[in-house]
Amino acid sequence: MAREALADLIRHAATVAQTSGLLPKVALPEFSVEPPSRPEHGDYATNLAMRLARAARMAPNAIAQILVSSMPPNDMVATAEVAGAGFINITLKPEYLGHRIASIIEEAGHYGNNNQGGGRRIQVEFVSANPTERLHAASGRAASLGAALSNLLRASGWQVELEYYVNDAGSRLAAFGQSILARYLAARGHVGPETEVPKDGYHGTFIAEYAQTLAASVGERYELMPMADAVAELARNGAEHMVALHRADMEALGVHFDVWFREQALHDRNEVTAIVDELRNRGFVSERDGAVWFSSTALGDDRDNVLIRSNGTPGYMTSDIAYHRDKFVTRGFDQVIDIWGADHQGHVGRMKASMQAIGIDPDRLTIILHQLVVLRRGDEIVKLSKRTGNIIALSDVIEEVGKDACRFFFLARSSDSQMDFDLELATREAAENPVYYVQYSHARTASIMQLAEERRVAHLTVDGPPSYSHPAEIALVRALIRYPEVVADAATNLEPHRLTFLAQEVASLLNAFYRDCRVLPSDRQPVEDAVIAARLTLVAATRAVLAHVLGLIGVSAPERMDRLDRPE
RNA sequence: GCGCCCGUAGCUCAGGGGAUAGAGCGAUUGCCUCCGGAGCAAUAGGCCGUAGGUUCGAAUCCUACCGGGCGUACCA
Repeated sequence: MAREALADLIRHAATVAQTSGLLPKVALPEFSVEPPSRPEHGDYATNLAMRLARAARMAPNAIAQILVSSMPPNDMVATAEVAGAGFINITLKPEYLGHRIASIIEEAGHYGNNNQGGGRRIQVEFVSANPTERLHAASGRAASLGAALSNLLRASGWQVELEYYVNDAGSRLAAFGQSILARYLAARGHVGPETEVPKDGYHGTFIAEYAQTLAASVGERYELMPMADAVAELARNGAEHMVALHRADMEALGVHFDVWFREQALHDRNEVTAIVDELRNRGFVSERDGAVWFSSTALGDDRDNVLIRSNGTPGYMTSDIAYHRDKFVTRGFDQVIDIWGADHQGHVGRMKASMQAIGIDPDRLTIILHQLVVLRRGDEIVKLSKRTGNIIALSDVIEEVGKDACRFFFLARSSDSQMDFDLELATREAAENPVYYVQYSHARTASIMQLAEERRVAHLTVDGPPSYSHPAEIALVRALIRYPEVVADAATNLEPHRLTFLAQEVASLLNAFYRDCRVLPSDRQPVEDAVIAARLTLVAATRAVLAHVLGLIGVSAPERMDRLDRPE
């Protein structure tokens, strides 16, 4: 990456200056090499001189001057100028830029990748909604975030597995089974209390529909069964039905999980009781009020957490600890990322404490909290009532807005920001979402290259690297060269939303270039062969970058798009 | 009360120690005989919630306060 190469050069210059006595021999501080805020300041700028000023007891400008004159000869830097309060503004050599752009095409498909991960194994677990109701719109955020993050990490040299955790055990499932049974009995013509969905049950219309079809297909089966057995079987089958729907929703969003992990599997293998024993052996278990507790306060958590309730059933956290032990110990992931909604924030400290308690470095577990999605229709807030139905289903949103716009929209904000999702605007978003702007730009590059083939100018060759001098060319070239740095930073910070902004920027620069710089000759505008070749190279490189970034986001990169005829 | 996130243009949001704070949408105005107008260019629109502090430098870090969201269960 250009940035890292420049940082090396600057460090080298500092060492040279220190050896020759121009600068005092103090330790080099951290410093930045970044695109300057204003393009006329060059390709990159560094603040090293300012950072060094205090320790060196010299004026930043003087240090900067020394660094510039100490810079070793190299193939990259055309000019390095001291500016402002002590910045060094660096402009790269045109030949270097040309070579880099040409190499993007050779690396197409993997240009933008890096090897931060070094082949280490990482698991990304996300969505993991209870199999007791349809996925609601907000799950689209976790899905888009998790899928893009996974792509980003894979592009950064990690070996990535995507996982969906299915809570198919526990007390919620019992309430689910009871809810189905009540609807089923009603569908079978019963009246009376047995047809009433329990207060903490599920009231969604899909359960009534499911029970309706069940009543027709299995007849009296569950009327004849002991109630406890009926509830258990209905819960199990209902959950499977729901998981299949979740899977279909994810597929509709283009999100594919490697593993659908069942909580029940942990119970079947006695790992849930085993984890209580392990915690007890390590001295993190106490008993009071007839229940068994995880002494997480001993590890800095704000309260203890129940492992076995006084009625003898395990608490929700118990299987979660066993589950995470399975990730690290049984399956041996180096790192694990969980993506949770902000309403689970209280669970973070507990989960980390539990890993520490069983001897797993809690830093191997990263929990990303995304803020919640506020659904609205215009000014009216659509209440997200968790267990009383009439939730906006994710499948409805995908159908209305489209998969690509959904993925892009949910990723267009930082996970730290609460997100407004206006259903009234959803259709309008479908037409005005910036995703189409980016896709259109990709289609435009494809179209230009197609036309170049037809006009037999696609393979013009010229000696030496392509040369770019027009401001619109330079701006685009810079963005493409910085692309791998954006990918690397997004991966380091686990912030895939940066990609959506980068994609829009590249698309915008391409369109400005397209307007100002003729690529192919026309009757009225001849273009020299060398310029055609250079510009086609730039178009192809842009296409490679747009295709790559859209791939990371999880949005298709179409060769062509149907023209929208705008009414006057 | 305590904990986490947020407060930046009319709206939705980027930027999270560095030079003159940005984008999309919305508003106004130009630009299609020529590579795709789902485009381009320009204009208007900001005490970066408030008040202190740290720093050569603060939208960015710290403290307090104000406002919004979410947690704070033997629910998950």
